[in-house]
Amino acid sequence: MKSAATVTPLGKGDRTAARIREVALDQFSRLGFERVTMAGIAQVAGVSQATLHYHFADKDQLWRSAMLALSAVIAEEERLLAVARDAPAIAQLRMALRLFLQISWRHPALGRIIALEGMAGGERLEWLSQHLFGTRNRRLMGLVERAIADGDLKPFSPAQVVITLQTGAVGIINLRPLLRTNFGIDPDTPESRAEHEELVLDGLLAGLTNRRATRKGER
Amino acid sequence: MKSAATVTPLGKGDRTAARIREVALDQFSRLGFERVTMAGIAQVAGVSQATLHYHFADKDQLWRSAMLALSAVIAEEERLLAVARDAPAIAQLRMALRLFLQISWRHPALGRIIALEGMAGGERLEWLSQHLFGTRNRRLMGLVERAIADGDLKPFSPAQVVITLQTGAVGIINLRPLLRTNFGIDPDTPESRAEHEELVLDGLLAGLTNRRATRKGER
DNA sequence: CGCGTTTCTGAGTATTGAATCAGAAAAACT
DNA sequence: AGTTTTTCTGATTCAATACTCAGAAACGCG
Repeated sequence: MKSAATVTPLGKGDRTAARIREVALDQFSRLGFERVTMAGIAQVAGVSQATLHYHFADKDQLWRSAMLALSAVIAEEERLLAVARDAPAIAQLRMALRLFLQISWRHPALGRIIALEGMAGGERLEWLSQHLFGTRNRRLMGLVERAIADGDLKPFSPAQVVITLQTGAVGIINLRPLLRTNFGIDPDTPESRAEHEELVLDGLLAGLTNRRATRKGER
Repeated sequence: MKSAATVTPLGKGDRTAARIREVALDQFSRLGFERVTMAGIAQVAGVSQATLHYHFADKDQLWRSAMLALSAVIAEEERLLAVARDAPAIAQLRMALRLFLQISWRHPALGRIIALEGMAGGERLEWLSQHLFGTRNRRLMGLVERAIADGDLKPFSPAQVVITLQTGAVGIINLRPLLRTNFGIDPDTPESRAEHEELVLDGLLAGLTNRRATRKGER
């Protein structure tokens, strides 16, 4: 949970900075940059509005700081996947997707931010693409390309496959408010999560794999 | 394209109102309510800012009016699907998904708005659920339930299936800006659209159907 | 053309929200 | 404790933005 970049030299006011960043990340990812107000963040974080400007120069830097917390999550993801570097591409892909789901449940802000800014375009998307998910997407696309070359995946456009799998996978995570109001369902229970993982891996991904590949993944 | 509620009694200033609504719909769906400014809409629409308030009482009503233009689209969708009412559920579902894709390409604002407000929650989501996509989602869920009962669809949670299919299907439509900056690809070409339809129908949906059902859909 | 109606605009007002700053409160250190 | 540094806040400033209104321009119709 903690970002142990240096030696964590004991922080007193860093505690509040972290709390502010957390609140900011949640709100930014749900509502987008302009819909979020400094006063609102301050209130939820339980500090004065001026405190925000003590810890972060301006709203833009607060946003960046919140996003960089997410980039640590992605770095960890890369690290975990690197150990499977030698497995066949289709197996790596399956592993990556499972890990992607776990991370998305643990850090729902990540998927929301991608959806939000990926629709809007503009400077913030550029920044996110460079600092957050650019390499991840390219790596995933490489995996898809190799899996297709191996004959394990149906030959669809790799970029399309990556985006479609991702958006399909995080749909019910991102749209939790919609699921509540429209279906009266809360998708964030242990059972629901498990079913969702099955749906994505044995539903979506299975539909994209060739027959002999699916057999490999069965239990 | 035109909302022919009454007899379209010839409108002169209605023309500009429609143009404003169009610009507003595009921007609202990309950016969300608060990110959009009345001045911005006015500029793109080529009118003065005060003109917006002549045609629409306030920003909120402009938003509602823009959204109601979309509800006409959904009504048309319902009408087209009603003719297949007697087909097996799985066939209707396949048809509905294909139609859904066509409509999403034609009116990309629809999927964007659902994603945007579905993440944010709040009053606007309530409104949209009631006036725009509530019945559509419930109807789709009913289809999924019947298809599962028929043994044609794997028994996943119907609501999850509906949301996952929808979000997966519109992913590359909504995230066009991301696809451009991150992959350097523009997904909105005739070839790309065709491939996408194949990906969704023969990839995603096929993965959720049982074997005997997929055979029915092969060419 | 004359005259009423519709449509539009420029010049404002009021509100909201980001950013500032002097100084209080708390913490750290000797 | 005393003093220095860090952390926080109330009051305020300044820019942006939704909204108003008196009147101009365009249009329709005899």
